Amino acid sequence: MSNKVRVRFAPSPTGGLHLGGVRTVLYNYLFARHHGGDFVLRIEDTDQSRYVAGAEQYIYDCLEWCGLSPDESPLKGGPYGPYRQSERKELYRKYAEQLVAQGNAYYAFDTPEELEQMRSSLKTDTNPTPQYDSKTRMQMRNSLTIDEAEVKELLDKGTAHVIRIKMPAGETISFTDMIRGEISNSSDLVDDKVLLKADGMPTYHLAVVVDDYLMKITHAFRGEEWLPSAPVHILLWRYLGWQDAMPQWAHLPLILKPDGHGKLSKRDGQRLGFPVFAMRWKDAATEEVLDGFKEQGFLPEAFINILAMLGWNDTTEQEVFSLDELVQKFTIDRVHKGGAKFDYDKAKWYNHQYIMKKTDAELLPLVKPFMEEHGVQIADDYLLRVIALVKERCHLLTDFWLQGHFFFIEPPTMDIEAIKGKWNEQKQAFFAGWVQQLDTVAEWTAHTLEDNFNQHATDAGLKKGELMLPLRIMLVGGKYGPGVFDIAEMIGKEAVGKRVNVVLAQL
RNA sequence: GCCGCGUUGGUCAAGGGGUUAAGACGCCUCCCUUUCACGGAGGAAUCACGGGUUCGAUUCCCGUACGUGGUACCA
Repeated sequence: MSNKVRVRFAPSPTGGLHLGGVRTVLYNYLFARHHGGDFVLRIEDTDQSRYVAGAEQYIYDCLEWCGLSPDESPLKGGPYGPYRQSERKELYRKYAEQLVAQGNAYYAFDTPEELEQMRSSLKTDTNPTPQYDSKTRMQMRNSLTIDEAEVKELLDKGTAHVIRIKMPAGETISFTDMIRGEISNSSDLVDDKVLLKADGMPTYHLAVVVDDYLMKITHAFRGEEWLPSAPVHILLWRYLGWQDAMPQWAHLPLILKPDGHGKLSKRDGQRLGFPVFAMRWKDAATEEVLDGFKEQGFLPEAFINILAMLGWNDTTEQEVFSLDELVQKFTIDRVHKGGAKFDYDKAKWYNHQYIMKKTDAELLPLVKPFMEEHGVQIADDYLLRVIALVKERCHLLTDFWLQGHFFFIEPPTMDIEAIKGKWNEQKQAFFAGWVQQLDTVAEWTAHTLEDNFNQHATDAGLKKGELMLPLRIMLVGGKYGPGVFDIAEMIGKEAVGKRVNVVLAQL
């Protein structure tokens, strides 16, 4: 019996992979690697009504982009498969029946309507959500209230039923969370959760326990939203006789909306203008497409770094960590208890750090697709020079186009007003004349061009300072970008002449 | 409603019985730059509240408030 660390990420394939989900993956991954353990991907597809085509493949794609690929998964296989819960369906019934036989669970025959009726009839102001629990179960139709022969008959007839856990009365159930320490709950406050559904599929509660056991999971990370049902899981480990093999729990804090209240949702991203998913997700039903951090121009290293720091730090002032460094330094005791609001500005700052860390050559293949989206074909050596010139002003990969499109196309918008203010005949004449003599410039470099420009300004009795901004606007379209003469050198004599004349005609 | 969990500047956060309470993002000012950005120098801004314990609490304890999660045949 080895005690090798084994962790798992267990998403339901129901849609886009959310920031919080990726962070859960990341902490799992870091913990596993830090301890030389295994990282397992298990697909929790027990809710057939929520099945979404393509969602599973999408998860693999996201993990790969993030560089957090699992050691075992439905795709990769492994010694504890299958890794898709729908394919493990037959396994679970046995354990549910075992619990019934032991008296820790029971059959329930109540229809959805009957449940609804119970809830609405028992509902009061002080108890708005009546539960199926020790107080109400004896009024319901289950193997606790129906005599044995009749239960057998119902079962034999194939009557629809579920199996529910029989929560004990008056017990305090406690466990130690790696992040939060000792946590206690009263068994009276938890309802008799359904373990096995009418369709024969397990619920999360049963499946997570059975699979974590069978897959020899040693440490279980999950979101804080699971804390209230943890007592059910603890009890299940105990009732099934596996208590000694129970993993250590760690309930991760939530990632919250930057403004307002509540946990971050995909709607917030749309509302506030930032992605929430790792990669683009297209909802097949609604045709709705939501871009992810990838499409928004984030580097996966930066994305990972951002997530790592949202709820964890190593006590030093260091904020930029490579994956390897994170693996080396990550410990759960440094994970926060409180939720963190997501800050998109800081996220962009991180990405900028990574853009600056990369060489121009490394950036080239990353930037290129984002440029080609705009329909331009660019030679690599030319793009390389553009990258060198604009990278310091790019926070996102998408910014390279915003900051450098004028290297490839004529400015689509022109801040003509910025020139008009102090414009006069003399300047008009100056630019017209300057453009005409461009052929005489000895060599087409930023340096000689600038000398040439200065000379002409002096000859015309104008100050260079009054002319620089107009020239920039003519070439770029706005008040931004690298040095004007660097730009002029790059785009060439013809383009400079053309752009200047186009603007001159408008003044 | 009930139950769980949480709470250091606007945000991420270090710290943890005695500190000028780090650092980063963002914001503001200045320098560099005849643009923007990068870089540099500054600045404003924080221990939710009330009781204890203590010579001394941001730090420990208890309340309150607030936030957040759960309260499904969803995960």
